[in-house]
Amino acid sequence: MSVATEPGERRLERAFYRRPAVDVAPELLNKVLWAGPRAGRIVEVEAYMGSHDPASHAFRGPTPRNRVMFGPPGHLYVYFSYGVHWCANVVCGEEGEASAVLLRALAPTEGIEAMFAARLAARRPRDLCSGPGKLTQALGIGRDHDGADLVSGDRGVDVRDDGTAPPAAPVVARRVGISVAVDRPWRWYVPGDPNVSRR
DNA sequence: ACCGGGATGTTCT
DNA sequence: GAACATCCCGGTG
Repeated sequence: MSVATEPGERRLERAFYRRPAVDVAPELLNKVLWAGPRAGRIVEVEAYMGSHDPASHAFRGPTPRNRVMFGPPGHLYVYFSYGVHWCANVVCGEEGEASAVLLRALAPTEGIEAMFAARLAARRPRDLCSGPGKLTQALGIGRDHDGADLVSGDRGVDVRDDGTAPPAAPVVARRVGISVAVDRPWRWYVPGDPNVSRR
């Protein structure tokens, strides 16, 4: 199942993802994630560097949960967090490297009514996608999307460039919610965007 | 506003 | 048994 892109939009190709996650992550800022009719502009990301990164799910090798990370780039790795929430990553680098970019926040752009319906706790638009567990709930991303190929629009998900460049000076910060390798400055976000997760 | 606890699948000790 | 790439709600000030 593929996805029709709007005029003036270009779906990201495989080569975009086939680089280290620390290089891909800041360039994903201001790209647009689509899931069916819902979409949001990516405003906050984190890089996880596979076997080189103690904070990565892939650090200790493949498991049933993380196997998608060890596959080709451009696929979505979706995992269940704290037994409650789904979180979505974009697989990067060469096949087998298991590096990935965690999508942490979006600015909602399309399907906002559906997002509110999916997230009853949200009171304002900034409550819809301002965290990794929130954005998957808002866009309806879950277990069924684990392994989906963003390059072909598999299962209705893809990432598009609508002509908006990444920020010239993104904020660089430490990663959120981890207890090891906390010093690595592998979180990037759009300065001043109200959808960036609180912390 | 800030803080504490509960929810609970997957993975590792 | 415990930690974990989180979020929500209800308490207090």
